[in-house]
Amino acid sequence: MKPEIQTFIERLGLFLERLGMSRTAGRLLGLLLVSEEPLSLDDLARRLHVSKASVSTNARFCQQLGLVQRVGVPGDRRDYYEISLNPFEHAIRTRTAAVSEGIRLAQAGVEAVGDDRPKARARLEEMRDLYTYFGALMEKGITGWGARRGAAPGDAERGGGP
Amino acid sequence: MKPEIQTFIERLGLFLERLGMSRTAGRLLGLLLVSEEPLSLDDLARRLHVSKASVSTNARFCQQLGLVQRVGVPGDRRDYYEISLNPFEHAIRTRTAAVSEGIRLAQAGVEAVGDDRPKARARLEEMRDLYTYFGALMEKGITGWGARRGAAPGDAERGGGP
DNA sequence: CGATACATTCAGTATTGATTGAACATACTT
DNA sequence: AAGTATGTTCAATCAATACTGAATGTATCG
Repeated sequence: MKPEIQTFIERLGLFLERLGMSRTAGRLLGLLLVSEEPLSLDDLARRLHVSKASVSTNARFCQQLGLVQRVGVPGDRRDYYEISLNPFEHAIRTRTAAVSEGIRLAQAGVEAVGDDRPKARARLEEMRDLYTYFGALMEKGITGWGARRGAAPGDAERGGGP
Repeated sequence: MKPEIQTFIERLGLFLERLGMSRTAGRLLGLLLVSEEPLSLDDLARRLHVSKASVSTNARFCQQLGLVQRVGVPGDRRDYYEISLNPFEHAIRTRTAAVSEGIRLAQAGVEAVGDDRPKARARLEEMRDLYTYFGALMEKGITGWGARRGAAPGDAERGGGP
């Protein structure tokens, strides 16, 4: 395997580790990202130099996040994994969920401080409003991107939809 | 201290922990967020039930992120900390930096796979383009928010969305 | 039905990261 | 200048998390 690709996989591992995944999950996504074909658990374990148990756990984790999907191969009993069609939209949606939590949290803060702490209250209201603003912005952004994708099917839209 | 506020601080600690800070740093920010006055390192240590060493480390960390600032109190030698004016814009700018890293990473991936893996290449190009798109969107969002703030200074601007 | 090929779960281990108390450094006060 | 108050750094400890090999399920094949 080309060293540039190895490096890419490692970098993605580090990158996603900082975003809260395990490094192995990040590497797994990287490997699937650069693979032309789906890979079995054993393939993944071998090429990632990691136990099959770990791959199993991490692959299922990625699947629950919608980043990866299992596919069948005719005449083969094994599970194969491939990157799902729009993993990055999924990733951003996950972020958006965090934004919602931020809004609720800020609102709880506003209610907790009540009326007798004007500075704190103003800060928390700003936190709430900024999160709300950005949540809406990202929502619109995802929608817009989806439309763009649909409108220019040749450029990124490969294979069949769901 | 009101239990609702305790709860808020703990929730913020968890929330920011998932975003890559230490939980103590998150609690520290929460405490400063709901405080009307700046707090000294000893105040923070006492109210967070944490060693002064840990507070020192975490406070300086938050300061370097621009989330917190030191202020002086006349006639007092101690350092006091307060939340900085626009910590959330800062937080979002930090996210934006992560987006830039995502763009560079995706581009490195595109170059690594070259021309002979069309599916992988298309995915990585989409990753790059989506990150680029969102980076620009967030940049515009921050600018817009700042303008809005400047237009209504002193007002926390609750209520209306964009 | 027994054997085989998988995938998953689990207890134990290793690794990482945060926290602590103590030592150190620095700047005031008298 | 000595003593005191304060902030920082550092080795050791502690807690959380991920990884592993072995055991356990579950379905397919002969």
